[in-house]
Amino acid sequence: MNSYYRQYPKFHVAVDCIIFGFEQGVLKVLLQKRPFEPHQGEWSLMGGFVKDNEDIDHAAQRVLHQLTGLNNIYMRQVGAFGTVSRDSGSRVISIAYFALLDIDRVNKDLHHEYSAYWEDMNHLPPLLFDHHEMIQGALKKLRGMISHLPVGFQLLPTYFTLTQLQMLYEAILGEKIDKRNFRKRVNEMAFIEKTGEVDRVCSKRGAALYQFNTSAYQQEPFFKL
Amino acid sequence: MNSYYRQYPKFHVAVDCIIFGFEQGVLKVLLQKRPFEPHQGEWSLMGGFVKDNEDIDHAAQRVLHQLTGLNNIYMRQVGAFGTVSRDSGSRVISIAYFALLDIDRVNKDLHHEYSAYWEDMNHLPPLLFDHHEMIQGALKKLRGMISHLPVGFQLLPTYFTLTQLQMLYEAILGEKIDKRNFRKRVNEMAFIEKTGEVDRVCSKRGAALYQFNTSAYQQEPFFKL
DNA sequence: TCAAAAGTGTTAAGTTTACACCCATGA
DNA sequence: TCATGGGTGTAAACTTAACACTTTTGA
Repeated sequence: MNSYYRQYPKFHVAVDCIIFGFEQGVLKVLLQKRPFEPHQGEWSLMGGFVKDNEDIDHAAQRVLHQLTGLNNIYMRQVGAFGTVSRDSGSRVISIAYFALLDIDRVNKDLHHEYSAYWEDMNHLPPLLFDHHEMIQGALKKLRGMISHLPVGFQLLPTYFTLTQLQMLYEAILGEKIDKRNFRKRVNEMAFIEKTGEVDRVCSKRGAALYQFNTSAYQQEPFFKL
Repeated sequence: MNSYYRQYPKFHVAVDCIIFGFEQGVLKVLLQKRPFEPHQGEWSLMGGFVKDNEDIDHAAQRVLHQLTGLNNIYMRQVGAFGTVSRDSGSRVISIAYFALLDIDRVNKDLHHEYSAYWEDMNHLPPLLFDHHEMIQGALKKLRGMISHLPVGFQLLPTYFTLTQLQMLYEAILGEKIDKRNFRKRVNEMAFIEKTGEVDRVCSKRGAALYQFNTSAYQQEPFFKL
């Protein structure tokens, strides 16, 4: 190591993951009962310490993989949380990441191993340390993105109905959207394709299934919802 | 320290400051010639290591204070940069912050001590490590904020003309704004007050001086430029 | 037959954009 | 007197918001 650096202190650095899912019209977060002391058994985000020779982004992907078995999940950094006493166990600087994934892709057994449960964003239990603040930061960032970038699709299955898509936007933005205006705007987006398939699970009449077309999105990489 | 934590590695954690200023219609960043090895003499952001018993936000304020002598400056976190080899001296995880300040408040001697110079954002020299990426991240965040939050005022003196304000917005957003439309919108903002004073330095005719009214802003805490 | 969700257009209101000339002053 | 930057209003284009009924089908 460079000698100038040596005089300075070192810190534990962790990542904490805000894992968003969407189910039955409700935005959810995967929380766990903390498996070690201090505060064992309290609700917390899934986290882990950064390793030597590991990029911090990779650490976040690793923690997410451990819990869900999934790779290549859409994750973005929320920011670093580093007040002195945020973690009562020791000084830990933690970098929060949020992940968006299709809740149905998560193996239920895997996350039961970790005592992890999907909790409704609108009814969160009290959380460890500054984890609530991390979740609010993640939600704020997600809200800022959702109307301009096609990130919502990460939370839905490959095929989805327009009603599902609208409920997702409503859940994230926390406000009702006019159905006709919403569909009008979605119709103008070339990267949302009607598939010809029909879903009869959620509705008697049957709803057209759509999919997100990544390559069509490359053509017009921004939109306004 | 908690025993569970002990098994995990620790890291140097630094803060790097993107210090924005505004002068002669141009957005500038305060850069320094790095004063220690490795890469001594290369252009870099002003940074420093986080100390024990110091919040990371405080570390950023401290570094800024060292360089400028100023306290209570508007700073926001850009994010954590933590690839393994980002710093060739050692593994360092760095948290970037941007600061907005009135360039005229900076004591020229203080920052000459640190070989620090205001550089035009549009003509940046090659920079150390990932510092260019940090600056782009800061600019992106600033652009996202400027049209909804009154942060621009941080970059101007207490009294400013509408032409100055417009040039500031143009410099940050990187696009021309129509003068009449701009003034129309500014006029609708109750928290930008005409002072009655006139500036005769920049124009022969004299331009009305305005000021930002913090308490009027509390009434309507968002706007659309 | 009825409850539940899907699907579909138009109009009014509001917002945004484009645009050109006169004014006051110091050099 | 002229060059420089300060200051001002309107109309057209566009975007957004509000709004209600018909369709299909499984229970």
